[in-house]
Amino acid sequence: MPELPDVELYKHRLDETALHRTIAVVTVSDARILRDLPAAKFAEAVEGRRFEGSLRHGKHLLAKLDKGGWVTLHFGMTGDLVPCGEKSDEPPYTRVRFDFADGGALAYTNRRMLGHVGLTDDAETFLRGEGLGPDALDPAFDRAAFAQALGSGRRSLKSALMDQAAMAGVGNIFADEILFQARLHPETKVAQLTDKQTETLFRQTKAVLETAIACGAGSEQFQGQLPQGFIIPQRKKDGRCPRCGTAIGTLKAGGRTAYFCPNCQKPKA
DNA sequence: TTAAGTGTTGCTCT
DNA sequence: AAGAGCAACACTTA
Repeated sequence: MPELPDVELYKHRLDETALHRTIAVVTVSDARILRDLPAAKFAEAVEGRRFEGSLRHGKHLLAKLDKGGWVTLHFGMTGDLVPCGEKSDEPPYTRVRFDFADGGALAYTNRRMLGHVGLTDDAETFLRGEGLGPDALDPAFDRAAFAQALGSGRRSLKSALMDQAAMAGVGNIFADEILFQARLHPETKVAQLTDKQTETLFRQTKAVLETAIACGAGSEQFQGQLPQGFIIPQRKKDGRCPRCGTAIGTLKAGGRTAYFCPNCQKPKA
């Protein structure tokens, strides 16, 4: 699930269920998710500590430890963060579990293991090291910054939106939605945009991400909560454009499938 | 049985 | 040199 709106929901879960509670036990049930960090070292750094704050940047979530340092969470394609009770109701594919001294736990799950849990001393340094551009929902990421992030190049809008070094947070699904709402073909080149289209793309980038958060992205019922007129529920075989009823088209870009309406999102002139 | 998939990296080719 | 294409990672589902 996790693109920016999904990770924002995970942040809310962490804030509501885990903040300021002493972490008694850390269980790493699959150490591959820690990469080179020994599980014992990770547990030692976190056990006895509390999370005293959290920060989301793009698709990354960082939880601040009370005695300094941060736990870093990245979710890949199949990661999730789930509050749970005792071990009996631990969700499948739990890779790391934080058990609180006063009961209950927070589970980091990841079916495909595409993701990472780690430690860092400094959030800024970590994010810089990941090579991330500005968070797409940062208020400071304004129209001018957006235009700058897109660059002037010959690259397609879809790849520009998904480039985490340009702007952090947009992935394959929400890139499709943003382009649909802006009525732009995914293979349109950045250099082809008029000023007005750049403005529209900027506004839709913010609006789509904010709407997705408001609709509970990352939750089970998410698609059902979306307003009429979103293409996301139609990203499937036999999907229909919610605006004109045309059969949804697909194309491959960068090894990912783009879903779009061939009628509403005509290729450039 | 084969293929595709919400992410990222690293390598190759142009 | 920027950008596209592709395989790899691990695992499930259509």
